[in-house]
Amino acid sequence: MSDTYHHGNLREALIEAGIRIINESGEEAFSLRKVASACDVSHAAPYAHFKDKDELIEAIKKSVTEQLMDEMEDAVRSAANSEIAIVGMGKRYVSFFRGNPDYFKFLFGRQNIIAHLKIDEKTDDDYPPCVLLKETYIKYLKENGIKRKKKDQEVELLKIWASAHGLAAIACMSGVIPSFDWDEMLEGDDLLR
Amino acid sequence: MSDTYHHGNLREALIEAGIRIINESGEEAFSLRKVASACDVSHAAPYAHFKDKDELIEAIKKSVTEQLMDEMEDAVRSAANSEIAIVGMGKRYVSFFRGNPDYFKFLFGRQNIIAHLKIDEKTDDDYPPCVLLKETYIKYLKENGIKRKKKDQEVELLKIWASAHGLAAIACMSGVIPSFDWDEMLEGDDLLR
DNA sequence: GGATAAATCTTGACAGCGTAAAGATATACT
DNA sequence: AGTATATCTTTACGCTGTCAAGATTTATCC
Repeated sequence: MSDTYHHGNLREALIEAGIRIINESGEEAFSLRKVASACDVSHAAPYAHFKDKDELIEAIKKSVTEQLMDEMEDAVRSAANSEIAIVGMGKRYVSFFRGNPDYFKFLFGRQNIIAHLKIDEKTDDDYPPCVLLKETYIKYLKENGIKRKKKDQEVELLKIWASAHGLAAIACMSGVIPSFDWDEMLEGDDLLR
Repeated sequence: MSDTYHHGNLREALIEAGIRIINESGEEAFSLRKVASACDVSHAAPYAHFKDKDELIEAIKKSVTEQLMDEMEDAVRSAANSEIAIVGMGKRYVSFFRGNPDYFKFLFGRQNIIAHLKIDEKTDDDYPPCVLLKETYIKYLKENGIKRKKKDQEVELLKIWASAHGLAAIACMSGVIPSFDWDEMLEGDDLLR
């Protein structure tokens, strides 16, 4: 038994197995014991790497958020200017979750949006997609020589984010409007304007 | 024991006790056995009224949604015209959930938004707040002699709803932006325009 | 009104869950 | 080499949702 007693990379394996389970069967099927057994490890082994179930879940959330950020950053990169970038980010945000509705439920169901950030005074500025949106928005104001009061900026940002996040919520959590052509809408100019 | 063997109104009592538990301790503290014992009834008694835990939860969601609808309808009643009514509904929607963040988490966490509606082909039209919004919106178009293509109407409605729902989500699920003055915003003209 | 059916509630049991404690085994350090 | 530390297993506990069998009350029907 000198071969497999130590897994070697159990922490990452648990995160990956957890994501797989959530993807295939939803979060209600997720349990510490199942994740452990999916890694061929006893049911208490995870406690060497995570202090409890919540800590594993937060690690998974962090990993999923990073996937989302990869797409958002790609949307910004491929935009001709920062205005297009903002609209593109919104569309990418919605389509990412439309492609992975279980991820939306997992990230925003029950628990705090930004619970996986270890920060005392949490703000929406700590939710990575918001940080990127804010940066791009400020760049947009500069690029076009627009001056705005700080409060108006905040309201504007909140509106943009609320639209994108609300659309994602509707698409992922409700019985999607059958007559609604999301794909066309996400291609056209309609959204977030 | 001929006095208390039958509870008399256990179904409603279970729903009320469930709401109380969720309100006081959040949904993670909710369990069938606790609800049962809060009603001074054995742990299996609920099965005479609900086929499983989910069915009780859906009944509670229905009850909470009715509370929300009471507020929305009041917002419409007290509006001078249908345009004001639409903005008022959005504000009331956001402030209802800001006053009851646990309700938002409970209604929209994990489970389907409209899961408590027993309809085969679910659409967002079955989410009562949306029905009211749609009615008011159509009234608004008529009142002002505005003609729109059906698809444009759908997009417009979706935007309004997404804004309200997204704002509620941000307010209830994230570590609220500390510098943000929601009350002022909900009083002013900014929102949903 | 008394028998029978149905609804409601209790009791007991089961597997699965998260977690803690104690012990086994591998790795790291000195 | 020997000791400490990290990692993993085993065992145990209380809590959970659910089911089955039985008790008790209410409703129905003649």
